[in-house]
Order: sequence, then C-alpha cells, then structure tokens
Amino acid sequence: MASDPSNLQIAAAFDELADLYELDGANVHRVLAYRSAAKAAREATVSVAALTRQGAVTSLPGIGKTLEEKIVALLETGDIPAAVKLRAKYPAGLLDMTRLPGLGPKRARKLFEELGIDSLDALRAAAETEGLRDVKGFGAKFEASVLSSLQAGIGERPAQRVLLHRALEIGEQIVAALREHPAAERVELAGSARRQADSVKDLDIIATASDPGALARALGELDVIESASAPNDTAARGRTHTGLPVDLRVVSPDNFGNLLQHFTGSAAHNVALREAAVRRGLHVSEYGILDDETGETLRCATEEAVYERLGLAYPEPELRENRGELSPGFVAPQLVCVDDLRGDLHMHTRASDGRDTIEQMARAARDRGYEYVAITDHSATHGFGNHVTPDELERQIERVAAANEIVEGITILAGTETNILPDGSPDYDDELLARLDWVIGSVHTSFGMPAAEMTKRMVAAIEHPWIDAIGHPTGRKITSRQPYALNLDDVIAAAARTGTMLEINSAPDRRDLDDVNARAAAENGVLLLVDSDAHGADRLQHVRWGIATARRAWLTPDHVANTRSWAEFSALRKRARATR
DNA sequence: GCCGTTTTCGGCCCGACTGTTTTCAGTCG
Repeated sequence: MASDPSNLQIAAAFDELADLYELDGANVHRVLAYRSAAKAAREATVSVAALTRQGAVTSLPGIGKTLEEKIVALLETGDIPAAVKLRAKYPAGLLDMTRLPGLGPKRARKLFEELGIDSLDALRAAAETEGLRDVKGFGAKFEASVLSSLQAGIGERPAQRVLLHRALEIGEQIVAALREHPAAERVELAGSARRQADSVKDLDIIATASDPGALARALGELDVIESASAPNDTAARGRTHTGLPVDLRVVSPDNFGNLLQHFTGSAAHNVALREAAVRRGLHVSEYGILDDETGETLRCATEEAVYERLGLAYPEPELRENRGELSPGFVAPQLVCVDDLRGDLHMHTRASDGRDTIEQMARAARDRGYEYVAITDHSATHGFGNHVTPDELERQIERVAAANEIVEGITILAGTETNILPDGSPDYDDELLARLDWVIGSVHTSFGMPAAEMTKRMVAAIEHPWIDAIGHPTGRKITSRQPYALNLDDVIAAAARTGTMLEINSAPDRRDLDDVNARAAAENGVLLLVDSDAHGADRLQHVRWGIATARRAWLTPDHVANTRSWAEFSALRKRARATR
C-alpha cells in the first residue's frame, strides 16, 4: 500500500483545487480558504495525514469540516473527487495561460469557453490571427501583449526565483550605491529579501530623498542595472543584468514606516495585520492607518510606530509570515545572530572535497572568533573520489592532533560526516567512530526510499551511540531538489529522546532544516546546530544563511547548540554523556 | 470554505493599474 501523502503533497492538492475553483468562478473567499489551507498544510509541524487519522486535523488554522473530508478522500483513494471533476472540465493548459500578465482565471476561462483556447499554443495562434479581439473585453493591445510575453518565454515556466544569497549580493550593492547618492536620505531593502526568505523573485527598495526624482533616476545609472525606467518622481523599476526585477519607491519621510512595513510583507502577514486592525476600527494601507472614529490617517515615520498604533509587539522581518507573530500573546523572541556562534561543527578539507587544509580552516574559524571547529570530511562510501577510507580517517585524527599543536586559540575536533547507509548504520566501524571527537551522520544516497523506510533509516542513525548530529536532515535543495520522503515528527521525537542534534545546514541552496521544521524541532526540545558545511575557508561565512533560517524559525541562542562555550558544548556530545 | 468581543450567518485587507470601456471588472502586488 502506498504511503501517506506528505504535507507538501497535501498542500499541493489544495493549491490545485484553489486554482481549479478559481477557474470555475467560485467565490473568491472560498478560493482563499483553499490557499490558506495549503499554507497551513505546508507549515504544519506534524504529519497532516496522521493528524487526519487522529480526527484532529481541524485543529490546524483554516482547515474545517469540508477540507477534512477532502484530506480523508485523498488518504483513502489517492485523489479528491472535486479535483477529478474540475480537471475534466478545465484543461491543464488554462493554468499555463494564467501565467501571462493580464490574463487571470476569469479571462482565461472566457477565452476557453468562447474560442476553445486551452493552451499557450492555441493562444498564440489566435493572437497571431487577430482572433482574440472578437471576444468582448479583449482587444489589439492584449493580442500584442500575449505575443510579446510568449516571445519572451513568459508562461513556459513559473517565474524564476533566485536564491537569497544571489539576490542579496546584488540587492545590498544597489542599496549601498543608492545610499551614496547625494539626494539619498534613507534607503532600505524590503520584501522577501529583507525577510531572509529561501528565495526571492524581485527586489523591493524603499527610500526617502531630498530630491526624489534624482534618486529614482539614479537606479538606472547603476552598473548592475541593465535597464530601468522612472515613470514618475517617486518610483523606478529596473532589471539587473542577471534578470532580477528591482522596484524602488521614494516616499516622504513621515510615511517611510508605512511603506517599509507594507513592502516587507509577507502578503499573509499583511492580510492578517489588516484584519486585526479592522477589529480595532483601523484600516492599514501603505499610506497610513485610517481611524474609523476620527476619520484621520496616521502616517508613520518608522515601522515600530505602525505596530505600536495597532497595539502589536514589533516582529523582526524574519518572523512576518503570519505564523503567530500577530497573536495576542506574542512576545518578540531575542533571535539568534551570527555573532552568537562560537563554533562550527561541519566543514570539509582536502581530505575529501574541500579546497583548504585543516590548519587553514581552523585559522579562518579562529579569525571569526570561534572557540572550536570540527573537521568533518566525507566518509568511506561517499564516492566521487572524495571519500576518506578508515585508514585515511586514522591519519586524519593524527593530522588534527598535529594542527591543534600548531594553531593556537581554537580547539579542533577530529570528526567525520559519515554516510547513513540505507539500513541506518554509519559507514565506519563503531570503534573508529568512538575514537573521534565528533560525528555527523548524513544521507547522501538512496534518496528515493518510501517515507516509512527513510524514517526508520534516519531514526536508526539518530539512535546510534556515536552519531552526535544529523546533517542536512531532509536533503532538500531549495530550487532544485525536493526533500526526501520522511516523517519528520518521528525524526524530531527520536532526536529529542536521544539528545541528537539536528543541523541547520547553511549552504545557501540547502538551508536544511528549513525554518518551519527547525522551529518544530526546537519546540520539541531538540538542540539545533547552525553549520557552514564549508568546502573552503572563505565559505565559513555561509553561516549567515543558516542563521537567517534559524531566525525565521524563531530560534534564540539557547536553541542553537553551537552558541555555547566549548566547555558547555563539549558536554552535550553523546560521547561525553556516555563516559560521564 | 472558514470562523466567532459581529458566534451558526454574514462577513471575510488594501490600493493601483490596465485595457477596454463609457463606469469598471479583472489583475496584480
């Protein structure tokens, strides 16, 4: 029997239903209910399928009786009857069509019903023969826009998202350059980049200036900008040479807080914020806060003023995802930051696929202010010529001992990133693992196992007496690889039970665990690690991305094991507890 | 379709832009 659908699969089913109902012309709030349920499933910290079997799924926000029935159908039959019915009614090509600018579900459906257009190809053909203008509400400009969009490849695939580190590399340059401009006063990055999301689709910048028009025009003159237009004195829109859209808004200083808050989002946060405001007789927009009673609009120079007027504690941008930061009892956590880290427990050297030596890595770590590092090269079965045989690992232990003599001011741990074999065992003998100072276990092979087997494999590794931590626990790559099938609630429970740490791997394309799962782990008493997984000394700084995820997971320094001193951290390792 | 200091029905965020219209619905962020 097939295994239960994952939370991501259930979320995808709800998103599909939202799309289909929207095409079907359903009430917008009903469509929103499905999208909100998809978000709830995506962000649930336990298995939604399991929750459904326990009859408790309606405890999730936005999931009621009807959606519960839909999940039950998905569990029992593998599909949802309403989706089957609607798929038969609306060809999949209609959804591709709605990716074109100016063509939403209503208009796509109209073209389908009146002209039988059911794909991008059919749409192109109709636009080329000027057939679209026969339909009321469509004209020549729309035909031209369709052809131009298709020419540009829009619609072929969903809009490309750029990994955060790539976007910030450019975004921070743009902000720094604009700040240098003589007309600039305040310049801040907003949007998902400011929230440190996994990936972004554009950059939003909010500014104040003594000469707004001059600053707006300055965007187009930056080296990183390929082309830009400044339609008026308060806005500019451009594109970087890498194709990333950039929006700049220049606002009056007494309104800066409203705009920055509005454009930082997230959309879900802003919707919930405005709903909370309405309950207090207030209406929030990017222009201010309108008071029903007085009819007056309060303009805010700072974001803090916006939240204060609404009677809400100020949430750091990383928390603004409507995951509890607007709840009445919200108390802003003291989020962990890069400077809190005192060690890095996952990095590679030339012994496997790293570029630098043990000493180089250790010196670079010491220069960052760390007290300890673990050298964790890939293990015996890693392959690609990057593996460390058992003999080689013994020599590596000696090399680490030697490096400890040479490099002062930091403790270097002899470690490994051992492969977790399909049966859950590590690929070195226990005696060898016992001689190390530190062991990370990671899955690098057999990603395709069913959830039940993969979970068993992972739990076995967690229960291993010498495996201190699990590296990149879900195997996801943000834009290129789905996490492997895994019951993370079982993994988290096992980690909590055994005192095994779970890593937030900081590689910018991993950030694994992700924000939602890392938060769940912490809430269940698991200690998280923020590791660089650096393959060179210049990559130790990647912890910035792991810290970004940790902050989005609401983590304080207490939740992160490697914010502790060596004396404290050392005692948390399984080998230290075993010999106590 | 969800939800409840507006509790079992009737609400459910805000504003700009656009093309096609003669006053706005649909789309977008």
